[in-house]
Amino acid sequence: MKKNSKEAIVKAAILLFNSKGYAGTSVRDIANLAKVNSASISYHFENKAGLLEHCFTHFFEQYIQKMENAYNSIEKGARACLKQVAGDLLQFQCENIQLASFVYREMSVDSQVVREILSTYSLKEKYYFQKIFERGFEWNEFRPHSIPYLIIQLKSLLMMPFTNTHYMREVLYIFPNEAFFVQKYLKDIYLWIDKTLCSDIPIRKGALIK
Amino acid sequence: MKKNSKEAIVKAAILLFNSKGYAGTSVRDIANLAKVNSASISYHFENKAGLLEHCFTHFFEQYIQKMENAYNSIEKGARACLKQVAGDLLQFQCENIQLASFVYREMSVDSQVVREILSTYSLKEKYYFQKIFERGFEWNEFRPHSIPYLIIQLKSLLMMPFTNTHYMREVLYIFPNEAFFVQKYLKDIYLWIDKTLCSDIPIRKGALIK
Amino acid sequence: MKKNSKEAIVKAAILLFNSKGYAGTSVRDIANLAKVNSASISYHFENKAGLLEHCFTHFFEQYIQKMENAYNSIEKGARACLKQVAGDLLQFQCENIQLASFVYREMSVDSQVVREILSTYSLKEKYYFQKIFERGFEWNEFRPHSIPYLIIQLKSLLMMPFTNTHYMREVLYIFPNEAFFVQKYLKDIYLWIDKTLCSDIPIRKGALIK
Amino acid sequence: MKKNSKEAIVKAAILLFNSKGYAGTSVRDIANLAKVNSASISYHFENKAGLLEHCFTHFFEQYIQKMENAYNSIEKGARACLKQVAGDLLQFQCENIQLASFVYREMSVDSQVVREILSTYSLKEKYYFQKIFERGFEWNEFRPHSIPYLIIQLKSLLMMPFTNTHYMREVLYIFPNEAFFVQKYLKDIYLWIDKTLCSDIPIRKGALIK
DNA sequence: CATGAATGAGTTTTCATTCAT
DNA sequence: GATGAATGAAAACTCATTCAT
Repeated sequence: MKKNSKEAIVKAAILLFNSKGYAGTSVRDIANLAKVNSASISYHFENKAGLLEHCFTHFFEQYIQKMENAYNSIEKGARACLKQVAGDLLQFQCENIQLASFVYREMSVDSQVVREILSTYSLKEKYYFQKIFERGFEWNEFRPHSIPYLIIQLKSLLMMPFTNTHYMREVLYIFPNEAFFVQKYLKDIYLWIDKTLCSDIPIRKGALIK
Repeated sequence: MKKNSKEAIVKAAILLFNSKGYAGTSVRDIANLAKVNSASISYHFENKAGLLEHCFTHFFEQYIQKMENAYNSIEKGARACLKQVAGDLLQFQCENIQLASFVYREMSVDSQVVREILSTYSLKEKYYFQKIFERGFEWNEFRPHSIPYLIIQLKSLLMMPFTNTHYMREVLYIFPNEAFFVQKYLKDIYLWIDKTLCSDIPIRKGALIK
Repeated sequence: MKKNSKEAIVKAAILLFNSKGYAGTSVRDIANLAKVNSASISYHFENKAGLLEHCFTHFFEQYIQKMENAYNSIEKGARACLKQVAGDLLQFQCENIQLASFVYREMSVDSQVVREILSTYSLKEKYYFQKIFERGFEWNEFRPHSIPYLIIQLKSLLMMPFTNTHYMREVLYIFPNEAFFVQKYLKDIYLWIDKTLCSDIPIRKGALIK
Repeated sequence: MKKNSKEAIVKAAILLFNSKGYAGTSVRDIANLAKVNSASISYHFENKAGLLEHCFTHFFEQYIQKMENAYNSIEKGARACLKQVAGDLLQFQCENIQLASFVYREMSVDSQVVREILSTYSLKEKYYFQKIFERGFEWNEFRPHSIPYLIIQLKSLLMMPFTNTHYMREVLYIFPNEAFFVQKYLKDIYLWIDKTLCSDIPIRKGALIK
């Protein structure tokens, strides 16, 4: 009778989890919005936690894919590759604002699922960032610096518009869903890469010989 | 029998709100942890929402105070003042990691309280940042740039360690509660100020005369 | 694909009804164990209650059959006949431990089905016992006694190993499914018949003449 | 406001668990009958299983107490003591027909609680029976016999009226709650003790000397 | 101030059953 | 015959709050 009730559930869940939080959203709310019976949620996702996990993996599976694809341009140089990564991830998040927003929020609560996500996807992501930074140091593109601290900064810039959507909209009047947001914000991230990450490269011995 | 049951409640609430989220924490959980009767919470804070609001205002009242104090050093120059602001806020957040962490998370859900906070404290904060940036442009200390976009970047750097505590600890092995974290991370923020915000200042007429 | 799904359902039902009780077993549990679709149960037995009724009648139909057959040896004397009955019923229950066990348990809850079973099979069974006891009194084989009270005692001995399986196994270490259980336990029942039912027969007038 | 809601819950639970079975009884049913809010059940007994456990221990605690007390008359001889035990337990069960009835039924389902009860109370009970039988053999009061098999028989006689209440009432027209039931049924149990357990004592050497 | 009991509304989950395929 | 999806009803349980003590 109903065609894609599973899809409808996920869509409704993302919307509600985003606006009211996972714990603040009831299974009934989701079912009502999705116009399905609330038992369908248990049927398709086992339980509420299963629905959350589905959202998580749905998000991070794509996220890591984008990362991997962008990483493949490493041969064009670390700086170019990092810019590619930043652009692609920003774009991806913008295309899934609500999902990104609520996933990042729920990743900050203590739970088994979160730990699992961290130990799979976040570690993979870290691995790629590490590779790029190491290449950048090696090829003298980036100023030497602690990799974890660089990751914090880059990730902070990439995530901010999605972890603070209300602040963005109601205080700064910046709307990440608008047409040119990615373009404009990406310029600032490039600036951080060019100015903070790449400037004042110390001249290395090897570099001179080369 | 119990001396400061109110204090104990707040302490327990911050801990639990942080690890399980506001909606995911029950009044009984808090009462148990604080070793008080759950009716006490209604007594002291009217209801659960009142306890949340108390945490919010308790946090932002101090936050804005720090901001104001640091802003008073504006006469030493915009760059120095901004560094002062960044340092003080970072320090303050580090001294209240759990509180900061959970407040920032709950600020991203839709609610009346959140809107009120945004329209009072966040606007005030924005006002100060704006003043500093305008001074920086005027005195030719900062490269001209969209103020909202600068605020995003600066705030993203300042908030990241507290919006992603699990990621920080379990993936990057950076612990914001450790001794030298503020010192080390502040250097990177200074770098952003110096390199991204201040470098390549275009020569202005007025500047030359001066 | 599946050959005798009906049989598989009954087998699974008996197992689960026995270990978890009728009300404690879900249709899905049965379907999963039987490796059939849960809709099949409705198909074959109308509904869950129908499956229960099937189990009941399946059990009692055979039970009464055994009783009837054994009763036919009444001409050999009441004592011999009673021993035959006891032996055959004990044997039958042992061959269907799980079924007997759960049927006896469910017979103690209030329900329409139970009342129907009582008013058909139990009454029939009582009729045969009555006949045997009456013959025993008449032929001076049994000490005169209240028939209902004799039925209680005999039935209690016959049912005990199946109404208290856990106790039998885990406390007394007697396993009714083991090879010589019937043989050993039957001896005790014979003893009750010989010692308690038959001993100290008072000399009746009629008996003397005979 | 409400006086003894806890007591009311237990009373209602025993009645309903007895007539509909534990799994067949809903918490709401109990709450309605007890005229309390259904949340009270969770409040007083944690959850439905906790209420069951309370009934179990409430029953067996008293049961074992009766057993212990009766066992203290062992000096009067094993036979007299056993009769005392049988009488007291029968009396106790008759005073708590519904409780005894449902407890015995639920003891036959597989669960953690049941295993715990078996391994505490049933083992204790077995211990006392064992002591009495051993004394009986030693003092030449009882015909030597396998103790577990004797326990089955005695317990079967003691439990029957409570494991098959419907059968008793609707088929045999024996009502265990009626005035003289204990008296009448106890006679039959004494008969079993005297005739089956004690008769035909083989003459032992020691006995002769004595 | 503090507490234990109680409650009504709301939560998630389970269940037996139905139905189109 | 058999199945996967779907559903309404009811289940157990949780929760914030109230109130007499």
